[in-house]
Amino acid sequence: MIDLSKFISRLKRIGQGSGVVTRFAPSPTGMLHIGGLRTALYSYLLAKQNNGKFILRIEDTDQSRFVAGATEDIINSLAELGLQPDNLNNLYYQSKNIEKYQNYAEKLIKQDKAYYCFCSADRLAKLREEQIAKKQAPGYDGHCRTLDQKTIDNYQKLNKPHVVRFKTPRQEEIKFIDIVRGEISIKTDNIDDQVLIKSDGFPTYHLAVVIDDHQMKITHIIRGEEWLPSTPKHVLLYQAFGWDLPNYVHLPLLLNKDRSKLSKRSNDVAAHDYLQKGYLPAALINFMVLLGWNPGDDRELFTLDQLISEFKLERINKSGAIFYLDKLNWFGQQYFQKMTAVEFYQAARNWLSKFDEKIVHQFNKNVSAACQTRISHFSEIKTEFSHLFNDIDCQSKDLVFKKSTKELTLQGLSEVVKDLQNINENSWNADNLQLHLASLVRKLNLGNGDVFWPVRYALSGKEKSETPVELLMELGKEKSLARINKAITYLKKS
RNA sequence: GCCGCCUUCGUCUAGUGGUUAGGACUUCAGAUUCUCAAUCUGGCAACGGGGGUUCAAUUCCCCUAGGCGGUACCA
Repeated sequence: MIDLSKFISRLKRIGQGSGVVTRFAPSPTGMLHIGGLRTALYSYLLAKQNNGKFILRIEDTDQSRFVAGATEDIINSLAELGLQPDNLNNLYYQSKNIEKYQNYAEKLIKQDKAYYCFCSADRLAKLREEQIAKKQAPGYDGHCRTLDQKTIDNYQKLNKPHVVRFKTPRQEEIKFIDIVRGEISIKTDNIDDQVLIKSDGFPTYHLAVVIDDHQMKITHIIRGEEWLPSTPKHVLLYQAFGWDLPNYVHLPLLLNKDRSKLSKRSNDVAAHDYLQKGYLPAALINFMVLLGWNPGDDRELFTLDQLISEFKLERINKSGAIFYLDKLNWFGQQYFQKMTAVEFYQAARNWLSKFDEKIVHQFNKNVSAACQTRISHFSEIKTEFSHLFNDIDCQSKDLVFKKSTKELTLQGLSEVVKDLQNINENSWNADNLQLHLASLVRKLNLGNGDVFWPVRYALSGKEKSETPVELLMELGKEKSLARINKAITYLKKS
């Protein structure tokens, strides 16, 4: 049993001290997951605000699930988001240290705290089936727990495949403190004899994580709530080795709209996906940090530096949070609006040249200005402003007539063309164009909408778009006139 | 089934033994505008249920329901 008071005082000490070491320990089974990103973020923030260390450890103990390129994506995504690990030049891979784990397992066996298990996968599967059929809790039945030495020696001589299992003590109660949830307790009778070393010689997560966290002197284990039920297994291992417990911080889960654990089925789950869509890293970070944490007041906009000083473990929430795209989009928009026109222009070009080279050449400062207040991520430049990059088809619907009669529209449009033709390229600027359109309205004795609406529609082909003046600027004289003429031709035909 | 965790507007959340239960997103309406966006103003919208404790419970306790997670030689 753990001495809780000792534990708590230690916890307080560490929370304020400078010896904080956190780690992000993904297994390279895919791209950096958005849930992993938040875990990494919180770990990073805690380490940095205490002048501590943030370590990246690759937990590649399952050969069958290894995905090529995953580690690289994790490293790159973290870098792009500004969460640089302190051991980047000295990454730790569990797969390169298999012997170490095996040695520790041997130690436990010698102390009678673990044992060899020679049960075949077949037997285990059958056992499981029977248990389920009988409505019993599925689990290992302890068949090899009491094997005598002769049998073991014999099996080993025969090279019989085996694993190492932990000898979970019976009828004990395991208690530990989670900083988010307080004291958690579970009876050991509900804990299986966990496999420590698999038959391929690799350690399981449970063994490796305990050994490495201890050896790396990790002070705070920040991870998803899905690990909460296996934490007692880890506590048992710490006790078996005679090591001090770290601080546990189990984060609430990130959820799909239906409140199930965030999954690929209903969401993009890779950080990469959102970066590729052109969300600003700062916006993504800002959105993510608020999913499970808040500063205690009404502020919502934070830079990473601000977060480093503001973040408090005590303000982490208990309940799961839905990954709500609307709010992410709002943050995206906020961050774009905070930028200067030049900053936005450059960032957008940067993104386009990486992900949408075809339209980067048409992305001028006027287009940029129109986009800045209207998008939440860069890929919307292409989807929301298609009329700037592609030919439009304003014949598809008779929207031109929505605000005006055909005659009026025809008359207005023709006058506009006549008028605009006389403006030379040098005077083709927003103020001047606005002036021209306004004076045309007066000259023709029409309402604003009678001129502005058809011009805008002729230029954009869309019911909703930028203003006519903006469009004239974005498209330039030649293209603008061509489009208006095209609309006139169509009107005359119909 | 068993074990564990969670529960305030649709969403992210603040909050207190006595509050008009606050903010943000979404949404709706108005102002502005040719439309959109942006901006400003305003509105709708929540304490899962049942018992206690108490003068008083959203807040404390118990039960229950629901949700989620775990139950692998996956992490």
